[in-house]
Amino acid sequence: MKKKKVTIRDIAKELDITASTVSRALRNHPRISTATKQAVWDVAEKLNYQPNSIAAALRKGKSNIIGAIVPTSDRSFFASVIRGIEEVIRTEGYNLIICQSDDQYSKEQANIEALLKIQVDGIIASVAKETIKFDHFRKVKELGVPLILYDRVNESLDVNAVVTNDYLGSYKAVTHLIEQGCKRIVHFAGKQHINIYQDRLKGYIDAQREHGIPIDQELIIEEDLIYSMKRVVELGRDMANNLLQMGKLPDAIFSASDFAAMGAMQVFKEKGIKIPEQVAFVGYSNDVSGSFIEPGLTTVDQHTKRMGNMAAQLFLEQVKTKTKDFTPRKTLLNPELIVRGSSLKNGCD
Amino acid sequence: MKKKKVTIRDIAKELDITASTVSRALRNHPRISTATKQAVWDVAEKLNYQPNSIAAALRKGKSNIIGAIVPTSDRSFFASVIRGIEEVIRTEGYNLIICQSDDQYSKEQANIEALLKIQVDGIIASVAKETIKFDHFRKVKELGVPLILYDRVNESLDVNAVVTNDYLGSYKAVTHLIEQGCKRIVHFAGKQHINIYQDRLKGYIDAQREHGIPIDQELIIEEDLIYSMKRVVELGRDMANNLLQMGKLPDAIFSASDFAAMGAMQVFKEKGIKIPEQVAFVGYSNDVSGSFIEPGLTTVDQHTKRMGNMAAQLFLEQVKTKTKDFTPRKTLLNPELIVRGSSLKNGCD
DNA sequence: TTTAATTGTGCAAACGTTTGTACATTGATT
DNA sequence: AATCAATGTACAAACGTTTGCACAATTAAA
Repeated sequence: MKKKKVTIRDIAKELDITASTVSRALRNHPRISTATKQAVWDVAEKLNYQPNSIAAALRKGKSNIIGAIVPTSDRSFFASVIRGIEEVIRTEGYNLIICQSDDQYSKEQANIEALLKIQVDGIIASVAKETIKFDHFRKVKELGVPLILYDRVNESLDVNAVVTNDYLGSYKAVTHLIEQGCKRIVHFAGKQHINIYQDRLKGYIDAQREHGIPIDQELIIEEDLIYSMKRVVELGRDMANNLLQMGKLPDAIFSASDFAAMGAMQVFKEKGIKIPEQVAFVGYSNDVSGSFIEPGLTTVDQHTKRMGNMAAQLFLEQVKTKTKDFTPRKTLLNPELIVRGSSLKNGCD
Repeated sequence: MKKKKVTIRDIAKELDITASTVSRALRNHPRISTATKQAVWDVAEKLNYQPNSIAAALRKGKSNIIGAIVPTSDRSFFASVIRGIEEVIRTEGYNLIICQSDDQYSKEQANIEALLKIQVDGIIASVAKETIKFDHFRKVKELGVPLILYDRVNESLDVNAVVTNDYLGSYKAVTHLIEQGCKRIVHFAGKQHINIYQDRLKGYIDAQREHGIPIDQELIIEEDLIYSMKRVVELGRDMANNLLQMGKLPDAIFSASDFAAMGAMQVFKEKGIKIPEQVAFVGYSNDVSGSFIEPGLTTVDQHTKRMGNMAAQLFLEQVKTKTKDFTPRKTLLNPELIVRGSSLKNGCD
């Protein structure tokens, strides 16, 4: 049952030529006559030849595999990025290995080790929330393995990166709330050592400044928003309960996480607080769940698939330009505000 | 910047021994003296030696990579299975390549080709909805590459498989509805050429039979439930609207898909129909979204992560027993009914 | 003390490609 | 007719491991 593998040599033997000629013929080398090429192709077909990419990888020193590191694969955000990456690299003959860091520094390190060990041709990663040291990433760079960061990046690493313009997304979201007449907007902020949450906070602040709304530090609630869905929903509930305790309700909540927003909405609804009439909501990330709840959650879409596309593109570019005059750049994707019921104070539309 | 790779030979040179000894020392071969081993390990450490797994793969004829095919990665179901697979194979030094078939026959074929080309040591797959020919899977078997199927399987292929007992899940769900006093239960069924939907239908029928409820073919609505979330939600809405048109409302809906259930719920809620009082709902798959809506969607959890675990385990077993006396088996996982508000007619609890 | 088993290493051939260099043939240019 | 470029192919050395076999040195058994 186990068939003997047919190699390039078998083809050579059949045609009474050398393996090298066969190799070149298969790869369409210009110095091989078309006659020979045709013959080789025919025999290859006949024998059902399958090139051994491992051998090729060994010889060429490249594996045609690229590694992707996601903090967690069960968020639609990352699933979508992955899909975007695959879309473009497959067309170039690359394969993708996906690793999850579970947002842990140690696993992230381990992932990188594993990927380097199997000689990936590049690594596309989003950094784990725990990570504050970046030596493992630097090692990748030093080994000459292309490294592309997406979404959660670190500026000190001088590498290609693609992120969404979270400042703008946040700015749009808050401006929208202001336009709906909100004046007391609470912000569920994420931990500020992570770039995206910093930017979201900045956008929140600037949007209000520009509309003459003074910033009240009391309204900014910083929490670790990176946990399992369930836990972040819980967190949202807790924050909502705290707000209720404090008495003075805000007229809007802009959450840096969809799940925290949904948790808070649950609590408010249970207490009979009208959404959006009394409190309007905007989340962040456009997780699908937001479209199922009632009212639908207004949120910021980050064009995640395109993000994956771009990351892959950056990788391909980097590979092509070799180490030559390659200078890292950061691609900024503009996010889009998705308006649903949760923020429409002025009636529908 | 680009450091020269340090090989087994460099270590050998340093210690004035041969590469073969180093190789054996590294792999802890019994015939190598502990002194030598220690020395080799030290030097390896010192030189920061990274084994070249490609070379090893070439020599040994195995890549330590296993391929997983999922119909689509952006369903929490599959994300979770993948996670389960990884959990176990990583500990054995394997890496995972994930491919998406997008539920298309042609892509599934292409995925398999790609995986075979890079010489994966095994393939773990769930078959695409389009697939009705299985030659590509047979080819895998014939090449001696271990093949494990999960969830969506095909009986004619004689391979290791792990599925959930969909019959039981469905049976539990419908029994639960009957216990809640439902007598006219509509079933949103999936296409019957797919094993899981067949089983769910059978469970639906048997549960009622055993409780003396006659089966009304009118209540069984067969639809293709495998599409993007959005589209299936739409489908659910359509089916709900049709039910409304027909006049006579059922007192429960058991949907083979969470999303279809949620779509239908939306419509009913919009029409002011009380859930679960007038119509109770049970979905299938325990997609996270179901916990966010109101009332929460009662559903069937399939222990997806464990499913991944099992699939991986089957793979490992199969590799170990070699082609010897290995005889394929099917593992059946018992699903669990998750009761939420959408089905509790008898008040809470 | 001879013989046999055990222990520790070395040799060299794989694994299946790719690729630099060399060689022969052909056709074109002087 | 001599020179040169272009064309088509072969040779052989990589790539970094692993592994069967051989062989020496040591230890145990007789």
